Amino acid sequence: MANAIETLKERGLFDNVTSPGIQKQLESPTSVYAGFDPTSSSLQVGNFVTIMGLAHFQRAGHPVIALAGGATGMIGDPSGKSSERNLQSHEEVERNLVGVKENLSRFLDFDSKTAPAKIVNNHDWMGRFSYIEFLRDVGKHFRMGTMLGKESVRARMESEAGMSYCEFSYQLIQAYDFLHLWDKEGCKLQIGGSDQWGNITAGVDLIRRLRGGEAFGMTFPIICDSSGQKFGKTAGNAVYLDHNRTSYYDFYQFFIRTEDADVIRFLKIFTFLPLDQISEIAREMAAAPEKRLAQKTLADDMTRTIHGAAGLAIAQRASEVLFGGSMEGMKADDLVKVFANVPSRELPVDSIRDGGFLDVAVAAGLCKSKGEVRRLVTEGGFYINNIRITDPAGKITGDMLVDGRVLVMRAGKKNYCLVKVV
RNA sequence: GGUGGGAUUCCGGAGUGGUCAAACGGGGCAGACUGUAAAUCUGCUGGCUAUGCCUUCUAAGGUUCGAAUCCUUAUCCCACCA
Repeated sequence: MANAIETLKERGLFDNVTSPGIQKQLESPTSVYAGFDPTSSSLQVGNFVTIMGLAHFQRAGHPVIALAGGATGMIGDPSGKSSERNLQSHEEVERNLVGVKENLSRFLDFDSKTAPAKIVNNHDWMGRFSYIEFLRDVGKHFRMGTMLGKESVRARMESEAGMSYCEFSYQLIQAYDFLHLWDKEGCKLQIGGSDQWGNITAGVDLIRRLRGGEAFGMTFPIICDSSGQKFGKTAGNAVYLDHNRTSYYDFYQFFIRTEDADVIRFLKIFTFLPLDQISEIAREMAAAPEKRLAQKTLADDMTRTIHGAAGLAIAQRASEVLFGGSMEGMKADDLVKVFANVPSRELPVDSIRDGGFLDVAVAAGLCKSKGEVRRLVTEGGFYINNIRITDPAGKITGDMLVDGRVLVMRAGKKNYCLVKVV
């Protein structure tokens, strides 16, 4: 059977294991699990590493379990976070869970005969506990010294924000999850980002203590770009897998804009492309970097995986139009189609025709204030129909409206807004 | 519960009665150069009907001609003690 750990190592998806014994264990099918918090109604590209991890294990012939954190999501994992999280209501978590499950179901094969995937929700077993029972059954087996020594706890204790008892307890719940899956599913390995190390080892320890068995943990590196930013955010906004939250276009663009220094590494991490093919791409990139073959391959592959061929086509089409230069000759209908996934706003005719640029740009939601638009115009970063506007006091004229009903405004290089006249 | 410290614009962090829309740094945005890359350089970074006006320095009151700065109370955070 394929060696999953070797594959992960080759692809830059390996950080650490709790014990080298894992290699022997993986010679036979081993149930593997990873947890996902329903912090929002959709997973983000930041969750991608873990998803890929599970997928690689499944491809190597191991049954995998995706744990949706219906219970843990209500507490908030302090790992890697500098401040206390806002608590989510039960309803919120339930709602988010639906989306998260939907996302996960796209990556994992639930019908595999040899290594089927499965989704479980830890609320199903955590919800039954009373506080007293949990303390007796689980809390009893944890030592304060160990708990306080965890990196996630220490970091927070040293920070200004401090930490609540609620978040501090998080590791107990995650440890119990592992124990539960060990008992019920024969799960022997938990995987997660390296920030999960403390939580994972808590589970491994608990299993050893209560069941006398050896469970394993494996972590992935936290993926950062070459400037040290955690992967998965643009301008502080997470990139979601759900196209209602991050459009096909934005999703595609996120990957197209990957820096040269990161793109080959990302191809290994986020796609299943064979390594020799990636090397080939790297060679071509070195020869002609301006063609941006690697970025395109990455963006195409990712978008196709998440949004299918149709989603990819929409994203590519929009990118061509927007970065292709002139919009000369475009029909309103074409624009509307191309921009189906780009922010758009419908505005009444009388507010547009002869409306000042400043007012319309704000009304369209492109900029927050008129001052911002004014600044943009004077800096030369404001465009209508891809033509630079230089007069902040200018007004929209009739001939700017394509077919009398559509207008494309652009702030800077990459923020577009389609204005539809109604 | 006690004592002490703290809360400033996106973040960090100056500012301790007028010269404060608030230094500096980071981040972000824009422009130039490019390849929707990086690096570099330049500019911007509360709002407006804009050489002026308005709303800001946790919140509500108060002192004062004048408050981010002083007083009171509240809220939240941190540290130590119990």
